[in-house]
Amino acid sequence: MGNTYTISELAREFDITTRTIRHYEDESFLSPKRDGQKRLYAEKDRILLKLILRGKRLGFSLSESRGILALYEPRGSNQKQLQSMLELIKEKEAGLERQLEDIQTMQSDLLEAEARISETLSAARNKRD
Amino acid sequence: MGNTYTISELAREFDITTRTIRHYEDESFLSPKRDGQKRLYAEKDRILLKLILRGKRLGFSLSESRGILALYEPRGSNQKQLQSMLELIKEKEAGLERQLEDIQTMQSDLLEAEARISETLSAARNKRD
DNA sequence: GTTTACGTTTACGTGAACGTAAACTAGTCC
DNA sequence: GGACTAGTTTACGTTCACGTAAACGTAAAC
Repeated sequence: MGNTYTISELAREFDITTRTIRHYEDESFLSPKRDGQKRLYAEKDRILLKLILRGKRLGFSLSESRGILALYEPRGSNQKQLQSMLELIKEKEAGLERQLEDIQTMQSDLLEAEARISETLSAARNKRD
Repeated sequence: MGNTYTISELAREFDITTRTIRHYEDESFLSPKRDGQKRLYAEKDRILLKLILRGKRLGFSLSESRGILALYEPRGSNQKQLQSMLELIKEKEAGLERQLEDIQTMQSDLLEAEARISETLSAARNKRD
């Protein structure tokens, strides 16, 4: 299970460029081992990448994702830090709830639009016949 | 119901800057009437603004939102255009489905994180006592 | 033995979405 | 009538998230 990946393997898997992956390393999201001078990514790098891209799909900036990722490791933080982590979680949860609502309304909007367009199309067909 | 709004009223309502609203006009999302040289926004401008901001919260770029907004008006398009609108709708629906999944996994991730942190906190409290 | 494939570093460039400053106008309050 | 307050245009600046080009290293393939 000590899977490793080259940079282009990951790029292919997630449909991104190698530049993007290196950029995430510049931003210190990833820290791959090296084989000579070539980067060697471990499974945990792959998972991190996945999480970053999931954040991207939800419209999160890299620094937002950084904040969220920090929540996933129970760092030897003190009381105050832990408390503010909990608050951050609350905020993020609220944001996600809002996104859920946004998505639902947009979904029904799209269904409406679909109906109207389909109608216009079939009306045009009837006219043609 | 011929409600009108000044630029700063809208800015306040949606918690954005007037610059942002003017930017959307530059990008021809909005086209407010004028009272002298002052912009006067109608209800439809307000709704458009709302839709743009909803798109933003979901991580859509302005040009993506432009494409979606185009679907809301059954423009006197021809067969081909209507067909490609339907395809675009399918794409967007698929994207939203994916976002839904992303949100759900992230929500449960956050719940896990919350649990771990809370545990760490109460462990610290027990130690203190 | 050189071409091809894949990798590297360094560094300037770019598009999107506004921020920000300057210089101005027009009505309102006291 | 001077000072606010809210609005305007013009235009350069900024941040983010990479794109892109140059110049080079390494190993397999032909």
